[in-house]
Amino acid sequence: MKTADPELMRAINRFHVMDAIRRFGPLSRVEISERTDLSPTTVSAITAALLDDRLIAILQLGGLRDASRGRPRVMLRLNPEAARVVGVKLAPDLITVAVTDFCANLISKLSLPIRIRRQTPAVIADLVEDGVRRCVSDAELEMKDIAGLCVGLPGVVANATGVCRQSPIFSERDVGFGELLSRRLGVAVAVDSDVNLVALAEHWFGQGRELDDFLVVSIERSLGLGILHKGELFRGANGLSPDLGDFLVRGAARLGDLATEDSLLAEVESFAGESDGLYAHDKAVARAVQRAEAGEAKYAQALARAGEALGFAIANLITLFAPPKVLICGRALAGSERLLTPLRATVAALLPPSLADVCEIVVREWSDDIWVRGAAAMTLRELYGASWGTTGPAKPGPEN
Amino acid sequence: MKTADPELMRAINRFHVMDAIRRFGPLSRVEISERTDLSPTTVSAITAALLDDRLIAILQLGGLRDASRGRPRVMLRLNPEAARVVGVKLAPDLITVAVTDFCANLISKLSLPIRIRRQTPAVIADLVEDGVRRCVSDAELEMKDIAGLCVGLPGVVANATGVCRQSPIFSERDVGFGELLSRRLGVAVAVDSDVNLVALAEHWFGQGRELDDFLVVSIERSLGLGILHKGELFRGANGLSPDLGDFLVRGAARLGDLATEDSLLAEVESFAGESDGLYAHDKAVARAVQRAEAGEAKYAQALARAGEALGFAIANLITLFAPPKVLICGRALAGSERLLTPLRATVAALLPPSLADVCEIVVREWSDDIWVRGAAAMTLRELYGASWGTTGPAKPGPEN
DNA sequence: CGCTTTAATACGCTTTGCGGATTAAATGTG
DNA sequence: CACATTTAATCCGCAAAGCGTATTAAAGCG
Repeated sequence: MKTADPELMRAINRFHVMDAIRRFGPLSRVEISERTDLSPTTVSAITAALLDDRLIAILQLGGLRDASRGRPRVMLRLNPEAARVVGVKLAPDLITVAVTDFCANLISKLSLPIRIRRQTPAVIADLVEDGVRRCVSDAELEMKDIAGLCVGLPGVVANATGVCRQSPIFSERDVGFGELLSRRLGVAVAVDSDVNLVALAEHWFGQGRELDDFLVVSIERSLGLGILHKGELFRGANGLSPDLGDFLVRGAARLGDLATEDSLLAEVESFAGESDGLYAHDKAVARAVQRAEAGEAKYAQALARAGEALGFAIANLITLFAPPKVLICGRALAGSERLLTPLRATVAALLPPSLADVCEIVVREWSDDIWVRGAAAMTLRELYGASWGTTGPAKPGPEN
Repeated sequence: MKTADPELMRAINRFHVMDAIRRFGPLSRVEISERTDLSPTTVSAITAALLDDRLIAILQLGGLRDASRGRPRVMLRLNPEAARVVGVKLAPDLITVAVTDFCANLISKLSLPIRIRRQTPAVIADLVEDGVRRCVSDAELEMKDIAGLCVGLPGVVANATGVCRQSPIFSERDVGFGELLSRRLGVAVAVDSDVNLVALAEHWFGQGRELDDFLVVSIERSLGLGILHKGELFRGANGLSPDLGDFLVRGAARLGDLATEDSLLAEVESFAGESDGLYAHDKAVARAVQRAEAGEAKYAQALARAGEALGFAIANLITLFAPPKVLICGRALAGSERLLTPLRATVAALLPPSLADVCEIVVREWSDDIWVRGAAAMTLRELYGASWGTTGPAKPGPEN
């Protein structure tokens, strides 16, 4: 751990103040003092420095006076113009890019429905570069205005180095995607598992706001697992984010081969003999789900098997992390009771009795926005000053 | 997180100094300065305070002079007499108690081979109380000399509250064992999963000394899992330590029903029809292992199945934690290649390729001592001052 | 006996957070 | 409209922390 000196002290308390303002909306200094347990004096000093750095700003009072006497409180809020960051989400058939301000509000967004699977990392990096430049330009900004960028992608990512160990969107392993991008764009680039970003976004903006421990499971073309543990994103040694698809379930099969959209389609095609065109993936999934909902036995069974397999893995994860909540998302699959009911039943059946009532499983539907906002939030976290304990993102070297 | 003030700063740096001295033997002030990145001045101030508190002592130079000129270094070491603590390990058929000094060296030890399984918590607490008092008396100390006590037991333990959610040695659930004991003995009592204690002991004294991430798996009458993650013991939300036996493996069976000594014996008895006496448990296990080693097919298969089941669970854990090392221990089972070879093979077969070469699986034989030393270390950690982030052990209330 | 070398400390400086007194800015009241 | 009241924010002085420089301590070497 880093050695403690006054500078670290200030960094920690500064972050506490920033975090309080971010989480609990516009706050007055007294309120910050109450929330952070810092003395009013200290809060005053820190907020003065933050105002000086233009990281926060005074909210022009919008009429709302609280009905009490005394000097009115001066409300402070994050200064949206303090910085702009870029969030990128890579999926097998879609690149999403967004530029946000310092409050993680979208300024501009761009979706590129491109099948990038099986392209070389260099080609993908080129595509992303183009998308980012375009999106930044749409926001009427230049690259030099961008303080940082974060990429979320499915697979196993070593966050500390920006290396993607393995991913369904890369045909190679150990792709140094962070460096590829930071060299192209000249900004600091962080790379992380896509679901980690949603977990962070949930913690910042969503349902996990009050929770310091929860799991996020995403069921799309691949399976993702994001873990918020004790208020921090959980990563393995080396900063590795695991891939839920790599988990094993009964019969020693990879969960990724049993419970993804792709595995479902493969199974469905095997009975129907029908094959959908390459670009009809979403529709094919939706149709399969509809048939299951309608009660067609084979389809329902396929979904149920997937749900049971997921339940198995989730039960093990609950045993380990004991989170009060598990959030499940996914474009179509996650909405179907044909999948969820067996999933919940499996979890309930398999959880040890001592953990039976610990955890609630919740389905959550997300727009694409939350992913890129999460990516932006990941970068903002650094800018807020959280970087004292962790190693920051890969910065573009002056050489090269 | 706690708010940062000068006091916290000092606590952190004090702990760094203590930790450096503990880990790297007797150290001079300059060496501490190098190891901790603290300035010589600060080290001087802190060590002066520690000497004043008698937590460390000056090592009477034992002849060894380094061949250089200049003022000789004054070597500092932990003062063994700074405090005494008690470690307790509970197993289904054995209570082990030890008193150690401030360096976690044994002063006295006591083993009580008692079948405590199915006794009421109150009775068990009575037995432990007697053992502790006896052992303390053997060490020629009184209870008031004891600074703290830590109990390790198999099962799911909520460390923060001292409550054992579920354990093979308790017939009830949610046993507030920490409070039971602290009330009886009048000292602070911590309760933790037994394997967590070994993990800590390994980190302090053993093979994990240089590692900040590793797993410990113990295979005895029940299965234990201890996780050291980023230099800290890993616990779930609420401070819950998971039980490896609760993990599920192929076929949705509890691992605890497949790969413990007890499950092996049950299976063995089913083919042989032979039943060993209650007190011959260890011998029965050893005999079954011997038969397997000798090549008796059924026995070998039983061990292989257990090994595969363990391998399945361990592969999932490696996927999640990506630890460079997994330590496996267990009185008899862990020593047998009939179990280990299938275990290793299963892990190798199931691990995703991106993690294939990350982790080494090592078998480690432990004496009973390490468990109780680990328990002592857990208490010492508090005394060294590590308690700034975590909630301490259950202290005996003045009321009651 | 003095010189050199290394270890440890003393002193002064800067920074931090905090408590108490003070100022700022509103409302209420005679 | 002057003045008290109330609440928010700040100013001032203090104590404690870590660090850098200069100083002292304790050995060997010639």
